[in-house]
Amino acid sequence: MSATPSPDSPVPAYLQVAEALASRIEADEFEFQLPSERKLTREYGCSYDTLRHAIKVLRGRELVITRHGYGTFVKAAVRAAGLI
Amino acid sequence: MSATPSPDSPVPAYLQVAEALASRIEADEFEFQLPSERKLTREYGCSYDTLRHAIKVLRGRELVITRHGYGTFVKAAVRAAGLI
DNA sequence: GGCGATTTGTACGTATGTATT
DNA sequence: CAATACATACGTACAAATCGC
Repeated sequence: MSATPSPDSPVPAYLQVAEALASRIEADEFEFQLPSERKLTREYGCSYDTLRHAIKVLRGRELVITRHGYGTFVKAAVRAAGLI
Repeated sequence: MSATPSPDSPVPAYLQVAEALASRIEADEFEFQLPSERKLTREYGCSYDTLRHAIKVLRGRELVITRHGYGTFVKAAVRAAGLI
């Protein structure tokens, strides 16, 4: 898990990371809150730019919700908790 | 015109640039195609990141259309020309 | 209400890849 | 093939927001 995106793939790194995170979300690995952006960049060995781009994709798919100064959360879990 | 965004403003630089470009578009200054991203960064004295963020805002407002490897265009003009 | 720790947001500049003409 | 232009990727620094104490 958390494999560094392959630069040889025709798929952009930010999409590879997005897919990897989406799988982990579907597998309920994070339960509620995702690790911090900085921590995820270290896990995936990618740049901050790439990681944020990936999370933006996840937001577009409505898989996560991000709150400035707080964190990024699994949307389904937030909904299940009745917080939205 | 093309003033460097003020760092003292509470408005983020990318929004200041977006507003400036929107005004120029409304004033029909570009007619059809916007200057290249690199040229605009020099005009506005901002970073590539800031300028691309600004153009992304304009795309969200449907003021412009961007085509990879070709350029960024005034959407109304493209429409008027019957190209979309 | 302020303080400090944590986290996301913005801004910077550069290099390389991909698409179009 | 060459020139031009947008897209992706990189790493860093500082600002802004949130929360618990």
